[in-house]
Amino acid sequence: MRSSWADSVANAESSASASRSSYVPPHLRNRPPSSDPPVPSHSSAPIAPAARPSGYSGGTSGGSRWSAGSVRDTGRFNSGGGGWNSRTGGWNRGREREVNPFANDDDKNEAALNDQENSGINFDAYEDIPIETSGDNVPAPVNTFAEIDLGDALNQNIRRCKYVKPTPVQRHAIPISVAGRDLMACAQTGSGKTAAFCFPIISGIMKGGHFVQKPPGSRTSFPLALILSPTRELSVQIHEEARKFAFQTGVRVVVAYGGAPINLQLREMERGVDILVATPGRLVDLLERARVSLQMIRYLALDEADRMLDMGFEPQIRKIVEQTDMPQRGMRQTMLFSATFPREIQRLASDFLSNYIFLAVGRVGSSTDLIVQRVEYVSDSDKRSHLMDLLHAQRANGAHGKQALTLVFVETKRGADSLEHWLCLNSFPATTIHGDRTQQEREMALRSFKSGATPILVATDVAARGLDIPHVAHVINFDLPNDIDDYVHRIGRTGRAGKTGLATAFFNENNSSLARPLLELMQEANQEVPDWLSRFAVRSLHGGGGRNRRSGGGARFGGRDFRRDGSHNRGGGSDYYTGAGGGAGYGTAPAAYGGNYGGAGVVSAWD
DNA sequence: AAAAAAC
Repeated sequence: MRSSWADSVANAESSASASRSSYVPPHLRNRPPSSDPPVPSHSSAPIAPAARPSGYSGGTSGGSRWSAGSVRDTGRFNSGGGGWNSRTGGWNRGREREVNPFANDDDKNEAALNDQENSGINFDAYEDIPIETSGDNVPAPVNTFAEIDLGDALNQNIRRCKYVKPTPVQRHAIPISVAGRDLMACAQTGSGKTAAFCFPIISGIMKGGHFVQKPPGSRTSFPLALILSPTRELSVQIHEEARKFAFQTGVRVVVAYGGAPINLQLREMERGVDILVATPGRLVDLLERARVSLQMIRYLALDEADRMLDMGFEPQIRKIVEQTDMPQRGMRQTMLFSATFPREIQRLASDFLSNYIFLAVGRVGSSTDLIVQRVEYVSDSDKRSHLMDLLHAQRANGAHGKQALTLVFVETKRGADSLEHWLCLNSFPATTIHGDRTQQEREMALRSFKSGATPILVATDVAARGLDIPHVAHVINFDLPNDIDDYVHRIGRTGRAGKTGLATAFFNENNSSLARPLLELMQEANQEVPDWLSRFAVRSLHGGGGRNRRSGGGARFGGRDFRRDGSHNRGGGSDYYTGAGGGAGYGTAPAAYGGNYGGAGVVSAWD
């Protein structure tokens, strides 16, 4: 009784529409139905519900509690057909209703053929990445996914994603997480960070049977894992990724964020949620309504963790982590990921961690050689005409007469609107994304940009972090940020996954405080630094600058565990620094990381 | 100082 993939998808669609109005995930809203092709390209891997892998570890023992199907049989999900995590029916029905998360990949397949398939990772670009780890008994890294016992269903999805081998951050982070250890990881977003924390979570949920009964009639959901991110779009993106990894594992992933109708999100949660991806505000709302309990949380992941713990977010995060029924640190597994990790933020973060391992993936010296960084002196009054020059030149060079995707960062929301308006007046197809737009407008803008319909996107810092937008050829810092970290995240929207990119910054007197950190960053990345910028840097040293140095300069492109600093005495210190965890070929060489920068301040791994 | 994040 083996049905085809197409059949199962068709079943899923018809059964979804047969019962109540079919739920459309937020990230799929406003799309014509036809953009959801029913027949995936992976014809070689048709996994119908009836043809699921029978055993977790590839064995023939179909009754293994690790098998994908049996997850729903543990009682937790499906006690007597009315399991609290599947109110609308047994797992079979839930399975059929699962929309194929790979369906939309079809339109990308053409582009994906030439590189490392869908992963898009150019592994050659990551050959010489140095790794630093510290902490007690660091688990050894792996070289293949097969070395990690993630389970058949997850392995299937890894194949469907066309991930051939783990990226450096995955090689190290996954064994650490699978071993149950807390983790602070400094790594590039585009190199597979989401997978690095999703794989262990999904695998762990599948392995651990849970038998908690939801009180009858209660509408509270009890997710087992919580993934927080600082922007709605990033949460949507993480949800999209996680759904692929969790496809047909029985593990349900739900996203909740503000600006979108809460009822749809509530309904999704009522159908069961194992992994909740959320932005902080909406989660607090859900907690106050008692629609979510964090009592069962076994995994907590903070993406862009340094942003989540900065001044704007820290109170909310503290509330969520420390003032709810979430198990205390040590009783849950906590994973923090970011590309930048200022030392003071590391200190804050250690409140949430228990005997954690610090991992930094970065390359010394040549970190951003995939991104060509340019700085141009442009006075405020010349910025628009200068931008137009750049865009004209780019259009002339563009392939197929198409404008290459260009992401333009500005400082303020008003500035974003104004610049977009001006660009459109001048016949440049642009749109904008910022926090004053409705969520619908924001998601529309992002789609329109990704598709190339409006190849110019004017953005505030809402788009600076984490967003994976393929084919961004050029990032223009029309207004430079005040913080070098933000610059690092912004330019990281290009040159992703081993591809090259261009980043242009408009610099003038107003950016003096950024001169020195920018100079250091560019020198370290072997970028050509204009003489006038060096003069600005020297000048800013005398002019009472240093406000951007975050207690003394930035150690970039390589991590440093703040526990290594002499000033930090936590339980005797040296125990934490047990080396590189068997990373053959990778030296710990702490001196190589930021030694030139006084060892203080920002830690970064070039995203 | 701005941006983000709930209604």
